[in-house]
Amino acid sequence: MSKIIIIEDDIYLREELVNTFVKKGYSVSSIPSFDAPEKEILNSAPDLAVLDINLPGKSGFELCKWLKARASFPILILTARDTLSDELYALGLGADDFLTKPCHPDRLIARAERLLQTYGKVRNLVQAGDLILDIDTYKVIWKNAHVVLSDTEGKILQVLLERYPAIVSKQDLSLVLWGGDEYVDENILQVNMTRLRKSLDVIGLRDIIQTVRGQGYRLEVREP
Amino acid sequence: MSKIIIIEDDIYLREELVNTFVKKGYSVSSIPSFDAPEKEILNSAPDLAVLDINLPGKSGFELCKWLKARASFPILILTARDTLSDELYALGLGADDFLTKPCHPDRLIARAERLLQTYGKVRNLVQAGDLILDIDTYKVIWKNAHVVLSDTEGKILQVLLERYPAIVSKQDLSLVLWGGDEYVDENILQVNMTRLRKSLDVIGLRDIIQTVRGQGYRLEVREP
DNA sequence: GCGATTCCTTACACCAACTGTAAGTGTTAT
DNA sequence: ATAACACTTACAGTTGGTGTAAGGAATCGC
Repeated sequence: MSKIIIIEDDIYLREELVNTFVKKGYSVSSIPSFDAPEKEILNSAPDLAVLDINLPGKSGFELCKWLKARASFPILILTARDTLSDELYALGLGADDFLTKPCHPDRLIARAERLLQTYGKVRNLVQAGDLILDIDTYKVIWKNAHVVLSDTEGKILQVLLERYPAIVSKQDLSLVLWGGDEYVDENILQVNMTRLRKSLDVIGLRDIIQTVRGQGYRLEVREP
Repeated sequence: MSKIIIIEDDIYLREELVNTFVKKGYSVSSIPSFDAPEKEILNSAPDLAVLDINLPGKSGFELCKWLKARASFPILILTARDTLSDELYALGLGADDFLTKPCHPDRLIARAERLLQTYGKVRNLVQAGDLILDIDTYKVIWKNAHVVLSDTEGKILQVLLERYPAIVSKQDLSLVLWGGDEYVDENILQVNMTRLRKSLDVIGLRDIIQTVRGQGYRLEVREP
């Protein structure tokens, strides 16, 4: 069953929300502390996040924007702030739905399930900013264009996307691509990097892969 | 720019909605008569449909269900019926969002744009019921499983999906697959049909392609 | 029931795309 | 200027996809 994470600081409401979804059979988690919510959320790898706006530390808006630039699960905003401008702002940041408290549990469930269903169709997507990669087929989507990569090229891009925006060392890439034990010539990685760059160039993604001399490679995606 | 279709029988409200979207630069159409709305909607091949519930003839609910089983664009329900049960019913039918009249134009636009964005990510999907095909990569998604088809197999399934639920003749399939002019042995079609069936069987889609003796093939998809 | 038609399946060989190897060229830092 | 690092191109082996061919199974009409 799908995995849902609740990001809500009011402990009573949090428990209530957890219960609502647990009753429906979902696997639900929530975060107890708000020191580094981003990490906890990404680590739990949810299928859906239910996000409050008024949080200690980083606001829900900031969190939403941050997550949307990196993760590929839907985000449902649930907040007591019921102004139109809040809603417009949230949707503009990429939030997938916006509900105001108090919210009938049935409505929340229905909206959440709608999102899970929609995103279920496009499972196995990795994204960073506007760039999307289907890891089953290695189809890359950007703006209005797309291209299907070969196996090796796709795997490289996948690793870069998963660790975005960090630098990935050549060694790490070789490890993932050709298994760990033996020494692998790094030339083959460079060859495939050239091929990948050429493929991405076709849809206008020139210079998206940066070389960091002596350290490795990293993606440079312009934020939405 | 994206194409939006408005299905609304009140002529004044319809014009207002059209204007709202036109001002934003969208290509907007609406249907003047409600004799055969399904056909008109499908023919216009929109990127988004804005749908009223209370319509002459078929209700918006029925229309939503019918479209969702066949088309792959999002549907936004916009109605004066503001009960929770209406909303739950609409979402259950597969509607992508549910707004109540009167609705602030900015909210409508924001919600519509969110749907366009979400579905834009998964462009080039053909679907019938629960079955989805990505026509760029020929990835088939059904329930929780997926499989990537080869080129020929994918094209066959695409044709069957596009004409679903009609029967497609062997000749038509040959025409689409191997071009029109010359005579083509139908054996190669049968060979590929076997291969396609075997591929689909892997994800549990046994017997989804029916043979209609003397006429051709058709899909048999159980409705959601 | 029996032949004829239609449809299905398997085996095989050709071809194109992907991949890694090798060698040479370009770039950057000291 | 030189060494280290990074990039590019050409080539050949392998693999997966495709069509051909031939024979087997199911269905229809009599």
